[in-house]
Amino acid sequence: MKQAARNATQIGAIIRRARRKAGISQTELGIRVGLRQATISRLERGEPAMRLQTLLDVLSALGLEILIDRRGRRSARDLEQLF
Amino acid sequence: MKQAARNATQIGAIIRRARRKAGISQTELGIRVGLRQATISRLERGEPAMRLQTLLDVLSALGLEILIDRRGRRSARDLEQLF
DNA sequence: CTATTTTATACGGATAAGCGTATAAAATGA
DNA sequence: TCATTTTATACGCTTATCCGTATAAAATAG
Repeated sequence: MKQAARNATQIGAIIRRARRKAGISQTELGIRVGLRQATISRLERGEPAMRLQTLLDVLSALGLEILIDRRGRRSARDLEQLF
Repeated sequence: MKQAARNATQIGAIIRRARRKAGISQTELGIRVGLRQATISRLERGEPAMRLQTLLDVLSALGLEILIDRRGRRSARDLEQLF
């Protein structure tokens, strides 16, 4: 399911969900990516003061990728997912 | 059309296309977002050493947003777009 | 309730992102 | 071709991201 994110808070929430789904702790994810647990925490809490590379590394470790699309487009299928 | 990006280079290329489509220069985009032309240049060239906030600001100014999805998923509709 | 794990936060230090300013290089146009 | 616009790059400076280390707070498990 594609999840939209216009700010760091939303990005952080998506990452947290994905990590929990993977059943690993911030510390474990940090080890895999080469970042401190504190940095993972900051990312998930939605700090916009974050390096793009850090975000990309974490997404990669979680098997996620970024899609860029025009704002506010929501496909019929995505709408279904809301219910 | 949703465009996938797993690294800063791909993100930069997407932004460049969107900006050109909007018919504005790096300088003009920079003014709208509150960033220098040099910073826009670095972003479009794919510097991963970039603040997440910078990326989000630029995407917003171009009317774009981020979607996060599992890697390598390509919907039937997206596949059609390739041809 | 208590022990353990997980997450949030702190401090000082190193590196670097973005700034203003400036210019070189490249692309566009007349 | 020549002028103009656009894009890439440079230097010094300020700020802040991430580091290691450490601990407090919160959540989970037993």
